[in-house]
Amino acid sequence: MTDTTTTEPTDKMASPPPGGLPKAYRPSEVEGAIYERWLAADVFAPDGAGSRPDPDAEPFTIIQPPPNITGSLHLGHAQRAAVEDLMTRHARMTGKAALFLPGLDHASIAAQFVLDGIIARDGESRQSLGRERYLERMQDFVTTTREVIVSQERRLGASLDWNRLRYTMDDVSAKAVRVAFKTLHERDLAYRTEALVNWCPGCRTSVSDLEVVSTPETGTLWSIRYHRVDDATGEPLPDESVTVATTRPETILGDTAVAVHPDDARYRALVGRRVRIPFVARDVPIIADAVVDPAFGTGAVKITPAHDHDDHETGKRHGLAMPTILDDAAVVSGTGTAYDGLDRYVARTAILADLDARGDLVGEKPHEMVLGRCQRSNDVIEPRLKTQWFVRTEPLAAKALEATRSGRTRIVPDHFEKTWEHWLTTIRDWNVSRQLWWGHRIPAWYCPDGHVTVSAELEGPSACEDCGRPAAELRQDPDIFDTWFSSGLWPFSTLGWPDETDDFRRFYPTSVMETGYDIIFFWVARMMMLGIELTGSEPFHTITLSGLIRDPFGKKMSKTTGNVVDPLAVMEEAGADALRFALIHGATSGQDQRFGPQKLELARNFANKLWNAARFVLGARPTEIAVDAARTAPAEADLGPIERWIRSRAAAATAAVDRAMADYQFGEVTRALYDGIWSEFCDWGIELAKVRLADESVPVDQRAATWWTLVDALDTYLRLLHPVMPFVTEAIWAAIPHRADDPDLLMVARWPAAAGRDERVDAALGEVIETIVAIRNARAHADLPAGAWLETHLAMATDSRATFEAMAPAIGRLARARPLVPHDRSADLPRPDGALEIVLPSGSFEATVLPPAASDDAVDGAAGRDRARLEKELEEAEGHLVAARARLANTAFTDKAPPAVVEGARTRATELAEQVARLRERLGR
RNA sequence: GGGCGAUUGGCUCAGUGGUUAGAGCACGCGGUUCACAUCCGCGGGGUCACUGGUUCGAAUCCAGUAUCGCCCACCA
Repeated sequence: MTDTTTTEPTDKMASPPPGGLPKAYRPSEVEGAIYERWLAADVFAPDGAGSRPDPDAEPFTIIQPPPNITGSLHLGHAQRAAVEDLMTRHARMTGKAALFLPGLDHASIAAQFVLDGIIARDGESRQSLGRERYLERMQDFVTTTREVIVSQERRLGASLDWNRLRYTMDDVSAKAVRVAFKTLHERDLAYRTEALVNWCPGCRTSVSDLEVVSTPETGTLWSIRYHRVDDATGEPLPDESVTVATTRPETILGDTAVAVHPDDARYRALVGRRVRIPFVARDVPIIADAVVDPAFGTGAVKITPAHDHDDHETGKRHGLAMPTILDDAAVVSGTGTAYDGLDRYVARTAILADLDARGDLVGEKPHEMVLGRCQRSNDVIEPRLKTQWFVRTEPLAAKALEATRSGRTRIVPDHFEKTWEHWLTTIRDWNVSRQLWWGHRIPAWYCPDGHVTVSAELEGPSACEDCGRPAAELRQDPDIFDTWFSSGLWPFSTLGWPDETDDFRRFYPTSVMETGYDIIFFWVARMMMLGIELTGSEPFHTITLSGLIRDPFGKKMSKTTGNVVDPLAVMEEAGADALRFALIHGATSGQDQRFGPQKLELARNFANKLWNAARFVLGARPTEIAVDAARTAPAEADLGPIERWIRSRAAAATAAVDRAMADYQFGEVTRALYDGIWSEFCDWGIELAKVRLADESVPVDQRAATWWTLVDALDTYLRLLHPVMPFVTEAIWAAIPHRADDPDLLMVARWPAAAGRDERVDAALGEVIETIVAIRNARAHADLPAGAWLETHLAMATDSRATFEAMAPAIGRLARARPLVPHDRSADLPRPDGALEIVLPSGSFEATVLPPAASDDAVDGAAGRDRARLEKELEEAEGHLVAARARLANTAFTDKAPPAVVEGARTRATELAEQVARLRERLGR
């Protein structure tokens, strides 16, 4: 579907001729070449050749949350980019040295999960390839995805400084990881110990607490009889037993005790005796521990210290043995029973059957419980005893908490501070070891004597730190770091830390961390903890958290549900500008938003509206002004109320946008611009100006002033909108006259000052607009032909006379009132039969519209309909008047409310009373 | 079990104490005015979830209730 009449080569689109824009707004053509122009002008970097930060400008830094290198971008990424780019472009235009630093995350476990799926299609697996070939395969994979991601971000218009592109697996990050870990180790904030970790049998690695998803499920609670053994003979006593309750019978094989509550009279005599664990022929003690809830199950608990968190703690308190019974794949092993080699759930079934056969399975009932599942693979997490590296979080969390409590770091919206507080105050040590291949290898070396050497050197230590054994005899830890460990260093590793680089000195601490609230713990908290500890300062002064993008039904977008939206497809259809606007417009910070075609359509229509408004302004240039005329400020004396109003409203929009930007209320930014540009500038500013521009009787200088006023306002709106819709604003801006000190590109032009606000002219024009709307309303209600020019009489207060004189042609045109006859007093208005009566609350204007010739069938009944309208208006006005008077009659109100409010209420009541009186009079009451 | 958020017109959402609660979409009526039908004009439509409280005044603040959503949580 191509329209050959309006299509022009794209190279011309990028730089349209002065005074003209292509007729049709085609986003993909407009956007096509502009990014290249920006790149060529070198304006993305704060120190780029085309950048123009103020000489003494403070830096403004946003480090991009690095997308996972596992695939293409989704709408969430587009939202990240839109919001961050909005802030960056705004900062750049306000003269700051703005750095928006791009990056990619190697996404260790997520990437392996994806790659495992890909190679599985070729019948391969991690094990079949081996570590080296697997990592080569990974390199191929990420090389492809990297290009896809970068090109998508460019398509979105993100003004990222590509020269500073970083990657969590590059050399600088690798060094930062080593140095960070060594530093933590030296400060005793990283330690290695055997502990119960969350093991995912599917991923074959441990995962952090955050990666375990609590899932409510209905399981079974089995009651199992353990037989006592005779203290003297060591033989089981067939008639004496203790019944325990468990949801995981297979862990019987790892039991090393049975626990009861110390105060439980039922079992008091048994404490200290022993029972025999079935199948493994192990006799274990009955111990007393307050952790046991006597009311749950049988009041006796089997203790499996190597496979359960509670039991592990109990085991430590009582010095119990901790036999491991499951291997990496969650297969029973090393128990010396027939169950060795069986999967945990197969073993469970077999054990239950065998217990039943022995008569020791004494009960089972359904049980509501919470299972931990792997965030990545959804496998049931198995607690296992492993020797791993941990980061001591308590001292780090204390500093992070202090930063937000003191206000040095602010969270927007602030209610997330409660979540932040809760998590950081109950945090447990962070297991950073992963038994994966794709990631940063832990820089710890072990010598045969068991010494540990942590080294920050690329080639590792030259010898064991403790005993001096040479490097050749040392063995490096095979594990890698949790992917979030390198992400946690991101705000400073990207700037060159641990080296004192120029960038680090200049841009750290960064300004704003913008990301989705779903990774506040995974990422934001860890950046804060590690950043403060390692660099001595908070990594950013503000954290802004966005909500999630959902589908039109409020469902989370996911590949399995099939409701994901491809940003590229959206941009192809509606443009990057529209996508950005829609994502920002629909959002309140921290709140999820639904995304659907309507929001996109709204945004695309808005871009189209702006495009056409610009086309009008450019085409409306008075012939007296040369096409390439330099931008001149119109003389004050040549400005009428219309021009002053246009200027004032642009200033009001600027102030509103400034306010919203300062509060990180980006949805409010787009709202102010949508209303300002569409409802004010287009609907009224341009429509009112049209009349002046087309009026040959208006002096040339004044017509020129009108046009320059439109250009000024358009210029202001383009600047204000640029951070949200960079492409279309840049394209239009290229076509309008510039000021002498303007750069070639809007992107590096200066942010407008909110100057020219005039509240008196706002009020005066407000009344004129109200009058025009009222006349239109009356005509529409009376079913008069919309296009008919009707004789209209207007009465006005004396002080409105000057405004009227200046605006009569505009009022006439917009209200289709011709001739338009002024009167001093309402009483002078002619009121023939069938005249439409216009009564306004403000009282500045009052009007009658004379009907067309009575013989016209089309207006038959118009008078009656007009009367009905007035009746309704009267009813409403009376209702308001009663309320207003009641309010004023209340002395509590007049005594306590602020004087301005009381005064406003009085004015309101007076106006209402006058309106009611006039309406009554018109209705003949 | 603890915490957080939401509840405003048919739909999606703004609006954190002050006149008459707004927008877009949808809906109804009317429009070929030379920027735009991706448009223009006019209109209908809401006791702001509920109960109580604070206040001269509450969609807005407080307490409670209900419903929905999310986060956190090692009772077998």
